[in-house]
Amino acid sequence: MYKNEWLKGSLRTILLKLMSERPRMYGYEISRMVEKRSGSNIRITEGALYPALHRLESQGYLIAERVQIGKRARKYYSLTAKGQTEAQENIEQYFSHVRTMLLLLSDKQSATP
Amino acid sequence: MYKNEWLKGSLRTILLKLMSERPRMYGYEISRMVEKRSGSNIRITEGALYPALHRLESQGYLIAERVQIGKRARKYYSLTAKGQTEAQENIEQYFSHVRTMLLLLSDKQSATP
DNA sequence: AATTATACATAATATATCTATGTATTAAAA
DNA sequence: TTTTAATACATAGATATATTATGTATAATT
Repeated sequence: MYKNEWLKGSLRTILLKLMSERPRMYGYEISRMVEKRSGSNIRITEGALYPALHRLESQGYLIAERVQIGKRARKYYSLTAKGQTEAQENIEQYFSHVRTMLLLLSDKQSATP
Repeated sequence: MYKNEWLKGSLRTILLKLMSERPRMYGYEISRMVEKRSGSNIRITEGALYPALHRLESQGYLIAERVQIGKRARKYYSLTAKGQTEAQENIEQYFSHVRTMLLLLSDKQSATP
């Protein structure tokens, strides 16, 4: 069982959201940001983060830019236009899904006339 | 890409919730119920539903009872005591996760002093 | 008579996570 | 000053859970 069984699917949404807020971010920065802003409730493992970024890049939602910081390599990502559209849509759809889930999980008992 | 990329992990929560509301339910009934109560926004495929029920049963959260309806077999499930505890906890944790997600997805910009 | 709904089940496939491991530089602590 | 922690990327292998497709069968509706 996963520690966070609901992260699956949500990670992509989180990434799209963060990237839509800032012009450029690199992987490690994103992982710090998610941990901070989630109150340490969500921790993205590297084995999930980097493949996810690569996927988004290969699908044309992100573009990457390698930057050399001293002797260390950093990879900055930015949303493409396609990525911006996808971010908006995906976040909206996530909200919609959550509304549906809350409907299901809040319903004490469905009307049985 | 899955049609509903956020269902993964949530199906278990949905099942635990429905089963905690009613004393006995069978698979097909559950799938109808979810479709109805979600406004057709969530459709559980049979390939996901039955294995999920079998998992919950094998893990001791559900007990099954075969019932013959005329010539047709029906399999009623009920929550065990362990399942009731798990349902409560799991639903609570799901809410907690959603709160965290909304925090992340609503934040316009984290405070940068 | 043919189609749809009910009712279960599983195999093959897809894919997104996790854990573990690897490489390497830089900063902080012991 | 040696060791540890933090920064920064990446990937292989294991695991979990969903999808699609297929199968069997009865009952109800068109």
